[in-house]
Amino acid sequence: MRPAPTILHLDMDAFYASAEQAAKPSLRGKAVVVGGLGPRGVVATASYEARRLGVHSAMPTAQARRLAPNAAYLVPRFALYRTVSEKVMELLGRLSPLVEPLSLDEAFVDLEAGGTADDSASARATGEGLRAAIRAVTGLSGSVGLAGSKMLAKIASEEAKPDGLLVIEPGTERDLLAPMSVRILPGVGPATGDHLRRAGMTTVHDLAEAGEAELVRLVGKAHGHGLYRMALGLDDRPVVAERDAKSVSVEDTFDVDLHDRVRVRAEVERLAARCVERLRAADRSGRTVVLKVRRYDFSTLTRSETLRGPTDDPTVVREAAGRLLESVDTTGGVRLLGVGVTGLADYTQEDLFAQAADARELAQRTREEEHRAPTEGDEENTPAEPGPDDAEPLAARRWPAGHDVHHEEHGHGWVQGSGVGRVTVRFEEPWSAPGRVLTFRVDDPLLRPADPLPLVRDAADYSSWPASLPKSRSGADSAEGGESRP
DNA sequence: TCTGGGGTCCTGCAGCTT
DNA sequence: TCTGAAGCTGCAGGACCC
Repeated sequence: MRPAPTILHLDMDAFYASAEQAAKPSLRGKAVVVGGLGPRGVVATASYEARRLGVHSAMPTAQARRLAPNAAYLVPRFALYRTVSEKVMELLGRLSPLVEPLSLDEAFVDLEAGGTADDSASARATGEGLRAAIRAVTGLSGSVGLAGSKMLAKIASEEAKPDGLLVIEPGTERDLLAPMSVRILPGVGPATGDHLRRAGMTTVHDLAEAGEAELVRLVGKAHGHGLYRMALGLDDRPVVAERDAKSVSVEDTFDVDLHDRVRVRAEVERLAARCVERLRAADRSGRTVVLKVRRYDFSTLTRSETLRGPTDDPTVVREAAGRLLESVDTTGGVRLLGVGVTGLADYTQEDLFAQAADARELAQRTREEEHRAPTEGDEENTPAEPGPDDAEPLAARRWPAGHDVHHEEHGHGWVQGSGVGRVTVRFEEPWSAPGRVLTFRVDDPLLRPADPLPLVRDAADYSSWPASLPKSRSGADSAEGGESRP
């Protein structure tokens, strides 16, 4: 634990939904839900207006629609969020060389390493300056937590939400944590929370009282040890700037369960190809291929195979995934398939030909063994009747809700909805007044998809921030004249 | 009533080697 | 030559996070 609260945690408020509200003036102050819009979609982010109606992250979208029937439902636009995120991360990088991004909307910053704060007062000033800079540059709000450790900084930003800042002063940690729910601690989810509750522990104070041995007995060695330390407010994990990915995977949930074994196999091959594309884009290769299958009853199983050496060869990955699929019973239906690669390396096995040959030999052996002991899966490779799951995706996907469009006569807008051959567009820009709504045929030649516009027009110049800011000035003061949000 | 996608880490077990 | 322990690796599943 540090003597000064110089670890900063930034958490953008309802990030995806706020970005959509900033991009679409007609949605400001309204309930906005961003997530999967299909029959099996879930909510990624809900605006604070939607949260007041009971909508929250990870809730099935169908349930959200019942709670908030009048909210705007939009599919995520990661390109936009990435652009905004890069601007935010760039600002963080000006505070310290030690920035640890956790996701597009969250990061830790070690202010001490950057020399931008060395005590409570300077840390608070830096945090406020950061919040002002983010608002000026992106038009969005973020909450900041400052403490002597990552865990506490994160708890502080959570408590500061929305659009706030909280400093946890060294020495006050244990008292602050004691009455809080065990669920506040990182790593305590629904299952562990339930487990602890059944053992009579609901608050952080209860955990500290229980002692390390009892926690280890309840939740295992690593987890128990960590949990006890966190309950005492102890966390010495450093802020780590660079972290290599350890796996790459892609997965798809199908609107309707797949029953046709041939179709399942084709989907696995498609996913394997996508996975390798991602792997290659990252300039990596991997040694272990993992197949994930979620069945009709939501039971999930994984099968993996470790190759002789790392590969980024689509054929090798596809064949491995295919072999793994052969060991899985898919009768009853499949709702999700995934293909992943772990054991990542920066080089590939040179002897790819031999590796592919090995793989084929193994496949042959597997087939021979199956012929010797035919138990189930006899129907394999027998094309099933084409079911509803074999239908093409809806044509409406050409105009996803919320995506930007441009019309040659009416200008820039976004898709409010589409169906039965029509697409409804609202014409407005981030800095305009709420715009009017017009409907077109989906094949209107004057209408085309467009790139997102920046959320802030003529954003303030923060290229010399924070050096230009006197340390003693508050963030609000320093943002003077930099606010350009309409 | 229905549960996404992309990750990380931990645990327990089995098989192999020393 | 046999046996058991220890350590490592591979594999599967579960929990968690955003």
